[in-house]
Amino acid sequence: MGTALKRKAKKLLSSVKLRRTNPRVAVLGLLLAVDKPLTQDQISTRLGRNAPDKVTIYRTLESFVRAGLVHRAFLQERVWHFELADDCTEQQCHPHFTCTSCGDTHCFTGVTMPMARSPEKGFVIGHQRVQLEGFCPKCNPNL
Amino acid sequence: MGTALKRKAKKLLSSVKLRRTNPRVAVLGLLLAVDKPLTQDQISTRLGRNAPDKVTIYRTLESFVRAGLVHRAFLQERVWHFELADDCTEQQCHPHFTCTSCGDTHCFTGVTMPMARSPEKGFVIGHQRVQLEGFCPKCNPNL
DNA sequence: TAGCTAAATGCAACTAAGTTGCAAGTATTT
DNA sequence: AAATACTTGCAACTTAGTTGCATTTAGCTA
Repeated sequence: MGTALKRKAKKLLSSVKLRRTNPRVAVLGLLLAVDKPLTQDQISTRLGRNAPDKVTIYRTLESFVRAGLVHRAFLQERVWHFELADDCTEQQCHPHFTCTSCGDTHCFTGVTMPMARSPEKGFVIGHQRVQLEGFCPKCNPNL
Repeated sequence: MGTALKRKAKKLLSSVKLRRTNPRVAVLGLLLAVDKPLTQDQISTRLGRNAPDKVTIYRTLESFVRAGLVHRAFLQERVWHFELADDCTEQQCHPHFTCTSCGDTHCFTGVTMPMARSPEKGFVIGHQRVQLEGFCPKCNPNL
């Protein structure tokens, strides 16, 4: 990991009053570096030998979510991805795109969607998630 | 289960050329009866003593999906729901609403959403899923 | 800078969802 | 009614995620 990223991660951690531990710096630095959602397993693999325990990664991510640094994107096939929070409001975040060929997930930051309307009285829609599937530029057969 | 439902289930099964077995009639009949998405576990519980084996339920649902009778709604927290296919197109299905209080999931049949637009060239969006969370009429605190 | 303490880590064991292999049973076809 | 290909159920397994607990450590204070 680059020193600049490490520094940025440390800064972010103290800005949200989280203790600056090795696992946290490593995980947050990685998320900053890749700038796309990752599963716990992907995080673990990418950190390689120095990867913290699986449990620690989950708890680390949990603390980031509580601090508002990161949010979870629940995608298909019981895979969770984590990413830095950016343009997310209370009601909705950007759509997530998963490539059906390579499996990579991308954030469609800046793409806005209208909120769904309830089909009948009584429903209160608190949050909306939009998930997309298809081919990413890398796997697009027409490119 | 009502006899009418059982008959309808049997009819559906032969219309898609699936063998008419007890587990299939039971599961399909239940899905027809409740008219909302259910997890494998919910199906098992509702069928009670006569419930087929967990594996059989999964394989039964899989055969229904292949036959186009049923589709999967991937929701949060690695819970899958199954429901009868109705207004679903290649590109998208109706939004799914999950109540954060009671956990029940409802299909917002008839609610249409515009397809997301790719933020950059190269992405091919094949499918879009919209998931909603909030309070259902039963749990709405303002009602 | 040493010491204190609450917070964080790592290990082991567990739960829950879902899958695979295989032997035994059964719905259709002839 | 027999043959056979499709289905079922059991057991064992995999994967994602959680819990409890003993040990370690970040950051505060003297």
